[in-house]
Amino acid sequence: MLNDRERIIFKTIVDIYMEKKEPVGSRYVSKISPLGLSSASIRNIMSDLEELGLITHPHTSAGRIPTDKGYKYYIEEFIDINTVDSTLIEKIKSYMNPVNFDQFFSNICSAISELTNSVGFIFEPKISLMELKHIEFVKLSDNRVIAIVVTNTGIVHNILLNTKENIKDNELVKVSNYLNSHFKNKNFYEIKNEIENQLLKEKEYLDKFVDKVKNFSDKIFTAIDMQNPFFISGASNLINLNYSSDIDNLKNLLKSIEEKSFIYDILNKCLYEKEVKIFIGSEIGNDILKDYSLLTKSYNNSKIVGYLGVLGPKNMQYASIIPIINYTAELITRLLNNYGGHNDRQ
Amino acid sequence: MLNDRERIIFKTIVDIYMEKKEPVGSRYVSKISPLGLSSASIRNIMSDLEELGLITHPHTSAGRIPTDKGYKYYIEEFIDINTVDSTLIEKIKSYMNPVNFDQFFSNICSAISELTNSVGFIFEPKISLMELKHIEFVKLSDNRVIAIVVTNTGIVHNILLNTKENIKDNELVKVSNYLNSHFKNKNFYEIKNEIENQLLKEKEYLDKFVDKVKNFSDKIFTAIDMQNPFFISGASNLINLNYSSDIDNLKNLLKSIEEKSFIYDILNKCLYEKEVKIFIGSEIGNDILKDYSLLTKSYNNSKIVGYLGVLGPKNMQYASIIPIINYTAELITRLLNNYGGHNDRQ
DNA sequence: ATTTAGCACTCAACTATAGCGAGTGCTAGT
DNA sequence: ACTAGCACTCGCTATAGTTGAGTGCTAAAT
Repeated sequence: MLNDRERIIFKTIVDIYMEKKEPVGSRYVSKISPLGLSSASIRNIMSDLEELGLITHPHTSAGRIPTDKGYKYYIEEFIDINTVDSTLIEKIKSYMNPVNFDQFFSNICSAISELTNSVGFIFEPKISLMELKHIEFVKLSDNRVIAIVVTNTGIVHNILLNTKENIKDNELVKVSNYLNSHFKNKNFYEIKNEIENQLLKEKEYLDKFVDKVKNFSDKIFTAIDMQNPFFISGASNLINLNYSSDIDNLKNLLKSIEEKSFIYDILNKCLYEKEVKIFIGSEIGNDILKDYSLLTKSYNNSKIVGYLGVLGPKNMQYASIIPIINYTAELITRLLNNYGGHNDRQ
Repeated sequence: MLNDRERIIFKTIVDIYMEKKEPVGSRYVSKISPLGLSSASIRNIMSDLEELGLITHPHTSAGRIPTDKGYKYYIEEFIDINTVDSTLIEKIKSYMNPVNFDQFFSNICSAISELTNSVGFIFEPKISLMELKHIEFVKLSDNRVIAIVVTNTGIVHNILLNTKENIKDNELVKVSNYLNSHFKNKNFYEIKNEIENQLLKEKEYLDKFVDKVKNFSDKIFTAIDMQNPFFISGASNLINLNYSSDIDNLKNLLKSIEEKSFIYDILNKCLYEKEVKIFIGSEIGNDILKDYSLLTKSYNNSKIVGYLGVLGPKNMQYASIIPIINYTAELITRLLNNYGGHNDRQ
């Protein structure tokens, strides 16, 4: 697509732009480039690159900036996804001190937002694929019971159940015994199906509790399916941009981030993707975010469990940020597998 | 302190300023006030109010705005804390649909931020005062155990424990039985003390597990004590201000809110306060927040459990916001007491 | 003794204009 | 094929002038 000289000039332009966040002029490229070409020659090459759609002008008398297509090309050609700075590895690991899983996730979220100077996010959308490890009921008062559900990844969910009648302790024990013995190590999707279809056959064992079990289970697994532990942090990093510093835009941006809906849209687009997926500018599909890029990767390799990623300015330092996302997701995958009990390797 | 006429003019100025968010001029007050005074007379009264430190000038040719002292006086004199709009009551209640306690809190947080157009926050700092309702262990793998702790308010905590040796299932049952039977309905502070002092006397019953119980319990209750479920929402509301719309300030503001530390400082100042506490401008003690007010109130009446509140522009509509905070906190108090099992009234 | 009309004065905010400078595109010459 | 040179573009900044909302003070009216 490009000859050697064009490749070098293109990379120089994008690198300078990502560093200085200002349109790059031909004279500056000429000075800084080892090729020793005059600014006029650089201008000719720039003109060619512009014709190819890789760079553009904000206005007639401004320098060049990469287009969305340009960023994509740059990432494909020049980024090595596996090169993570060793000091960064230490930093990432230092955030992963899992005492409690909620904190674990929120720590990782802070980590990626701080290390990348962007908005970090992390969550687990496909909870139905998780497996039941243990279920337990705790009676709070005569008609309030908390169901506590532990999954194979060590995440604990709790659901408050309101019951019409007073349920006795031994009834609760019976129900939890049934659920634990029949559904341990099955995923939520299977469990919901089996409760729907198989429960009636168990009438002898459960006698008059069939309805109760069904009712309870429905509530519990539906509630858990809707609980998407989701963290987001570092929104203030978005203000660092010198362009689009108009206040109304910013407000919409923050609102979008608070509402999180744009991320759900995106993640539906990259369900089951294994690699870092990159959405640049308009690809995010949200006009407010047209000057931003979104990078995301799934964690947990055997079954997809969740996603993490960053949202940052389109001219972010992809060379360092992409490897960070990649590495962090892989690290979480390893850790989660360990907690699940199927120890593979350290 | 003020005569009738001064009181009326003062209230008019503050009301107009809070509505229009712009300095209030004498001519406008003269037109709108039922007193039928000329702008010149209003100017004389304004001058007196300024001497008293209740209002001030941003610059020579600008209208008047309330000082921090002025806001305080206005709130003391003119706000009725118990008047909550009945449609608001319905709205607040509609957010309180407790299925899971994490969602419960985050819902309330969204509620107060949306209804007040400010930043809402809610959290429970003094978890040591909560009582143990139930404790349970779930073994994830040979050397990983999750401890699940339920408190009297229905909040569920989970702590991941790493053990050196493989602990058997029946040992875990024994430990949880011991903790449940001895410490049920005691608060965490008492429990920690008793574990420290009394455990050795129980040697016969627990035989060689004394150390294990102590070790486990220490980890669990320390970890829970450090877990402060904390929610914050509505940060984008802060951009609505027309003053201080400079971008650098805004960034610091968002960063402060993300870091949350300013709230910890404030809450230490109003520990054990029963009423709505109000910090105006400089009283917050943070230069970045000098144009904001922070309102907070504790919820749960028998023992202080947590705080909620809002952070918003100094010229917020106190007349509606203060009652909202007050009412919401009281509602949570009632709900929490119900969940705890000591049903008082609906 | 208040209240009001009137006037000079202040100052932020807006508008218009000119000049600067970084950058381009084109052309002619090397 | 490359470069020097030049006309041109256009965003940015600084300056100056204008406007208008508002004050403070004083002298006259109630």
